[in-house]
Amino acid sequence: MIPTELLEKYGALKKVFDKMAIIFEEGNLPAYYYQIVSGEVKMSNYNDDGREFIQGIFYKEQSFGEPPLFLNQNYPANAIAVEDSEVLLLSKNNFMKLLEENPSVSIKIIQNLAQRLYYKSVMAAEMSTQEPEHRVLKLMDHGIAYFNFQKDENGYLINFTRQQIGDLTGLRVETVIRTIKALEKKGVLKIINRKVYR
Amino acid sequence: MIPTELLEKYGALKKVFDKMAIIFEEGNLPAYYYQIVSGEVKMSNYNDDGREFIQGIFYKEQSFGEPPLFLNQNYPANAIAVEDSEVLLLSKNNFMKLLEENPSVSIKIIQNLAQRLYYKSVMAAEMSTQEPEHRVLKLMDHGIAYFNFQKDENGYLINFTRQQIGDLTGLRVETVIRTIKALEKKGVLKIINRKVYR
DNA sequence: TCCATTTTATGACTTTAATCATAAAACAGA
DNA sequence: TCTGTTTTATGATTAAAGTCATAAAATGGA
Repeated sequence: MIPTELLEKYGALKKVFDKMAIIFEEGNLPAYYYQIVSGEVKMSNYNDDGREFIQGIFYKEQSFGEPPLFLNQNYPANAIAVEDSEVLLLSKNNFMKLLEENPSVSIKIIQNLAQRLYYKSVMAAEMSTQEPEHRVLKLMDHGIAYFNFQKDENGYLINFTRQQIGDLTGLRVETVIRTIKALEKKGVLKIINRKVYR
Repeated sequence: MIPTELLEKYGALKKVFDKMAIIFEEGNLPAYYYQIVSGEVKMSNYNDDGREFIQGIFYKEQSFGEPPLFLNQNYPANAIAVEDSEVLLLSKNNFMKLLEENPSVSIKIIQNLAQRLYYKSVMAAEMSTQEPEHRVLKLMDHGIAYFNFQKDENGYLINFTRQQIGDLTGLRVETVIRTIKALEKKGVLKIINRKVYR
C-alpha cells in the first residue's frame, strides 16, 4: 500500500517469517508498522478452549495491525504467517514521521481502514443473523472482491479450506461442510473435486 | 471530533432529526460527512425477517458513516436518530477539501476509524465464540470505556435496554434477560430495580 | 390521571448447530 | 514410495439458544 521505496527511505527493514511463525501476539503493545512483501498473514484470536477466530487474512502489499498502533492499545489478536512471508517493518516513530511528511499517505491509510471497517460491518451483520448459508456466502462474495481469488472456467475458486471458512464465520467445520453441500444443491456454487467455485 | 467552527467554515449545515427519523439508508450512496451536535444516533441493519442488528451507537461530537464516503460505496447500514438529534452535514467535496487543507484532521479521522475497527475486532471475536455471557459482558465493558455510561454508588449504569443489548450482540431479548440474570447470580453485575450496574 | 406502549420477565417447547465418533481421500515431507 | 497429517465427509446425539405464549411492571403521552 505504501511504496516500498518510501518505507525503506524511512528505515523500514525486511524480515522473513516462516510458515506458522508468530509476528506479534495478542496483548502486546505495538511497536511497528507491518506491510507484506510476499506471502500470507492471518490475524486471529484463540478463545479459552482453543477455538480460533480469524479476524482477517492479508496478502502482498497489504498492511496489518495499524489500529492498535495508532491508539497505543494492546493488540486484540495474534498475527501469524500462513505461508513463508517477507514483511517490511517500520518503527512507530519513523512511521509517524513518514505520515506527517507525506500527507497523501494518510488518505491511503484512511481508505484502507475504511475498507476493513466496511468488511467488519458487513460480516458482523451477517454473523448476527445466525444462518450459516448467509454467512458462508457473504464471506465468499466478499473474498471475490477483496481477497485474491482467481477466476477460471468454473467461476471463482474459493481458496479457503472448510476449516478457514469456519474460523472466519464462527462456524464449526462440519457445519461449513454441510452448508457448502446444501448451497451446491441449491445451485449457488459448484464443488469440483472438493474445491469450491462461485 | 472535528471542531464545529472548522466544519462551519467549510459550509457545514446543522440539521435536526426527530427521534426515529432516518438519516441515511442502507444501499444509498454517501453524499455527506455527518457529525452529531446533540442527541443519539444508531447505525443498524434489518435482515429479511425484520430482525435488527445494531452496528454502533453514536453520541455528541462523534461522526458516523465515513467509511462508505471514503470508498464511494453504498451504505452497508441505516442511520437512525435514537433521540431528537442535531447533526452537522458537510458535503463530500467540501469535506475532502477540509481534509486536504487541514492535515491534522486526517490523523483524527485515522484514530477514530482505528478505534471503531478495534471495537469491531473485539466484538467479532466475542460473537463468534457464541457464549451469551461472554458477549454481553464484553459489550458492557466496552460500553464503559467508549459509550457514555455514568458511574454512581452502585457501579456503572448500563443504560441500554435488554433489546438493545440483544441487537448489539446478535442475541434475542429473552436470552439477554436470562443471561443477565445468570450473570447477576454469578455476582459479576448488579440488577437494581431492573437497571443493570457493572 | 389514565391508557397504550414498551420493557422486563418466565415457562414450555422446538429447532439447529455443536459435539462426538469414525473414516476415506488428499497432501506433504522424509 | 511410504507414512503421518490435514482436509473433507457423514451419521447419531446433545445442548443451548430461539421461538412462542403470556403477563406484570414501568414508562410516556394525551
